[in-house]
Order: sequence, then C-alpha cells, then structure tokens
Amino acid sequence: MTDTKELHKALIFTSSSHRRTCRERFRRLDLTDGQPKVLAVLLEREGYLQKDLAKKCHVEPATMSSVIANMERKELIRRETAHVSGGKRAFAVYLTEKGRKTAEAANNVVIDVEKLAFEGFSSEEQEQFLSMLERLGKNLVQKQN
Amino acid sequence: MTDTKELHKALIFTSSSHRRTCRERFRRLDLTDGQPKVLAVLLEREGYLQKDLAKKCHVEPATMSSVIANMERKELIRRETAHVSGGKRAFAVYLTEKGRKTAEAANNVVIDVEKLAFEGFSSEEQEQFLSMLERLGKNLVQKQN
DNA sequence: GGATTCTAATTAGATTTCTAATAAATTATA
DNA sequence: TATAATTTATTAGAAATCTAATTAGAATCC
Repeated sequence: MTDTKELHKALIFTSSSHRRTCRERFRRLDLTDGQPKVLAVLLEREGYLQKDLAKKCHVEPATMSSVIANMERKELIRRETAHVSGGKRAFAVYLTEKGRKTAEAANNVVIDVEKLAFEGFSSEEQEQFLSMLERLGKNLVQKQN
Repeated sequence: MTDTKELHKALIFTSSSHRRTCRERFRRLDLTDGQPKVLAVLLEREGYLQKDLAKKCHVEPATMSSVIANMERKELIRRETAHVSGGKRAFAVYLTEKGRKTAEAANNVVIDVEKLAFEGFSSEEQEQFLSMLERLGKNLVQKQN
C-alpha cells in the first residue's frame, strides 16, 4: 500500500518546480506570476468579465482586480464597460496588440515546458497521467465551475 | 496524441484545488499557507537550519525568514543559535509544545485530504500516479536538492 | 422618484512569495 | 590583529493571493 502523505509532498514538490520553471521563462517576457494565465485565457476567447476570468484562472475576483490593474498599466489588456443583463458595473477584458503577441510567446513557453516535463513519458503514459491528474483535481473541487 | 498545453492547465487546476482545500482546513487550526509545510518538516526531525527548512519546503531563504517570524510570534516554533562548522550566524528551529500539537493536527488534515483526493483510485493507480508525479517533478527541477 | 437590493469590482489588511541588496557572524588570510 | 571572504539571515520592494468589508452601477419595488 502506498504511504499516506506522499501525495501532498509530491504535489507540492511538482507544482512548485513547475511554477519555478515557468516563472523563469515568463520573466524573459516581462510577465510575473499571475499574468500568463490571464493571457492564455484571453487568447482562446476575449471579452470575459473579470469575475469569469477569475473563475477560469482559479483565483478570487479581488485577486483578479489587482492582476488586471498591473496588466492594464503595462498595456497588455484593455477593459470596456459591459452591459450584462442582470449584472451591473461589469468590465469586459480584451487583449491589446502587445498583449496578443506576448500571449503567443507565452503559449510557446507553455508548450516547451510541457515537453520538458513529459520527457521520458510514452504518449500512453502522458494520457494516463493527465486523466488521473484531472480526476484528482475534480475530487478536490467543491464549488467552483 | 495528447493535446499540448493540457498538462499546464491540469496542473494549475489540480494544485490550486488542492491548495484551496487544504487552506480551508488548515485555517481551522489557525494556520496560514506557508506554515503547515514547516510544521510537517519539523515533526519528522527538529533542529533544521532555516536554509535547510527553506530547501525542504521549496521556498527561498528570504521567504522562510518571514514565515518563521510569523510562526515564532505565534509561538509555534522557537529558534536557537546554531554553531555550524563552516556555517555562520545560523539558527536551528524547534517546535514548541503548541507547535507539536498543531503539527499533529495538521498531519491529520493532510491524511484526510489525501483520502479525498484519491477517491475512486485503486491502490495500483495511486502508486502509478505518485510515481509519475514524482518523475514529472524531477524533470522540472534544475538546481534545488 | 427614491429606497432597497443585487451583482461586480475594488479596497483594506494580512501573508506568502520572489529577487536583489544588505547585514551579521565566523573563518581565513595577510 | 585587522582585513577579506564566506555563509546565513534579513530587509526592501514588488506582486499575488486570500478574506472581509466597501463602493459603484443597474434594476426593482413601493
């Protein structure tokens, strides 16, 4: 039987290694920790409200406020007043030209790091791992969707 | 073939879910994010220098300084001047009585969360997953030991 | 129309985290 | 012995993150 507490350790170890490796590379693009996630989400589809961006990025709306403010200052994104039915005082977020270019570069970083991470994994193992990682995540989620 | 970028997403998703679930429970023990790791390491063996604690917890020494300061203020740990051969101005860190009790409670939280996370996994799958998670972590580590 | 309510966003205050620079203490060297 | 070098810890400053409380619009209700 597997030792208990191993998961906790390994998850902290692996996710912190991952974060560190990414941070190093994102830094060359002048991106700090919270920003690449936002760019990636917006590259797939623009115009999200801040609250939905927050959900997509797995952070609180308050956190998103501050990340967004920094990104707006750096002209990676711009905001437009959104008139949502039922919702009020909402902002929709869009990429600037600079933001789009940076997002594409960041995307390449993600691809590179993924290659590095999966070195020595057969594609069967990769699929197995991903499926289990997602199952595990779902087991831990309560309310966010 | 597996979609690229899936790993990045899934790892962020799962590790943030894990962190959130743990945070919620650690909170009842009046522990904030950085503290449980330190308690867990010290429960296994006391007297680590701050720099070694940092390594064990996968954070920078400067980070450990501030976490340790908060924990000392809350009387979870105490520090003693250490005279290391070759090393200088080092502090060894120990649990207080309160710290030990809290560490044991935190340990139980970790065990509970692990059970929750692994729900629906056979013990074979658990082992497979852990082994792959560690391999992946090692692929991403550069210099830390 | 004005008060209430609802939702989105922000602010306040704390902790964790980083990097870079600095301080502190011990050992080595001249 | 005084200076230099080495190692550990801390401070400074920024960003990300949380929770709790507040502000800002928009819609509803009387």
